[in-house]
Amino acid sequence: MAGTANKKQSRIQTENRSLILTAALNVFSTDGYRGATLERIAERAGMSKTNVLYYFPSKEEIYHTALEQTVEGWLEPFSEISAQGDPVEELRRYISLKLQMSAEQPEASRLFANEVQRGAPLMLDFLKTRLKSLVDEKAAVIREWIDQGKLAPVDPYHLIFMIWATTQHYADFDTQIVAILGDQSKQKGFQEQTAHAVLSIILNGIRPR
Amino acid sequence: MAGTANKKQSRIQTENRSLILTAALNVFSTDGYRGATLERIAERAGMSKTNVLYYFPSKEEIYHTALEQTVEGWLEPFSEISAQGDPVEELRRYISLKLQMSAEQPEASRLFANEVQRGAPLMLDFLKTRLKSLVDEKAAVIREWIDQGKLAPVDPYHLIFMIWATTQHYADFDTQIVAILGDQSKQKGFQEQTAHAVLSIILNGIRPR
DNA sequence: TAAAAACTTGACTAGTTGGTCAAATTTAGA
DNA sequence: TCTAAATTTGACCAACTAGTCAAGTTTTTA
Repeated sequence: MAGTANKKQSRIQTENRSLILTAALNVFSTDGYRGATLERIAERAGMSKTNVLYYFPSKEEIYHTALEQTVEGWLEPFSEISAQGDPVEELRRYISLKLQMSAEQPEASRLFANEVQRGAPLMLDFLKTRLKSLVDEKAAVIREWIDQGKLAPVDPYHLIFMIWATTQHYADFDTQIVAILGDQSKQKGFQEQTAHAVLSIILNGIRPR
Repeated sequence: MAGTANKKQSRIQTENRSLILTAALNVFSTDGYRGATLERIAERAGMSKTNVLYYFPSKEEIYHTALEQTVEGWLEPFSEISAQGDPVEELRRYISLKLQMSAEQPEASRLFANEVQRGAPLMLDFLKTRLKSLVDEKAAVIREWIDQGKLAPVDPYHLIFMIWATTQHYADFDTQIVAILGDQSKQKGFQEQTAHAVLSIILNGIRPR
């Protein structure tokens, strides 16, 4: 009955699947797919390994589900960039939101990074279809803003890559940033300071002159 | 005699250790430390697993050596940013070089990214000491440029993080970029186009107004 | 040319890992 | 309250993994 799409999940199922996915996110984002073990996921979920396999048929299925959840939460903010909006405000809002997601869900970011760095075997289809078509759509929006003189003439794709790179860096390379900045990176206001710097450089970088 | 610091390495040792480290870079950058196996490294190096262990005492030692080589090649370009130079030219040169390194050595970049994403257990000391002191030094240089009105007032640390994030993104997220851009990313001139866009946005972003 | 040293590898070991099984316990529903 | 269904887990299995060993081969040195 576990995982059956049409049967309503029980209270225990809902609770335990969530525990397992949270644990899986932590273990997979640190050790990668091959390096993670069912035993580590089980320990972190606070149940036996056999119990984990009662709720998910395989290690790969756990990984796949964790990855899917990550990605679903990522498309929406990007898809909300509107051609009807003010370019600088639209991009400011998106960059701010991405930085906030990096601060709040660093493991999700690292899970994604890990998957892409190993060649994205479980996501290639998604990257080539849903993500690509959304990027193409938003690149067209940015190009139109450039054509109207609202933004400086830059390649829209590289602008999008830079926004992703910079914002996700605060999640993916968290360990390095903390090592360099020390306690400063843990203090109140660091996130705002980060946002201010990132927004300033990127938005000034694309402001028409 | 393998790995002894004071004994001169033989021709066969030099050759095979290099083969092993090249293979290791490929396997570790894809599968991570835990996910990689000695068998995979051996296969890619074109020798038996037992022979790999003849040249390196352990899997961890291979990983450590591969990582060390990566990092040594990274400090030098950064350390060459000169307080006596023109700010825009100094940063332009550094960014261009980093993009070139991403294009030429994507596996080294992914190895580093992987290590940091798993908490950098083998590099924390390096990050907190050598890297931090170099970053502090260059941040001071950038701050002086800002004080002299040569650069817009941005936080030097976040500027450095943005440069790293953006340039390393082309190596670390290579798979995603190729999925989105398709053949365009493999064409002649893509690297120049990338450099043009990245330099334009960042350098315009920090140009004094 | 011969011997010592270095190099190479298949077989092996002990521990690990993904997944299965049967049985005990708990929960839900009648 | 009782029974059926769901949940839980220790023991187990087959395959995998890091590393060892002994023996054969190749290279180096005298």
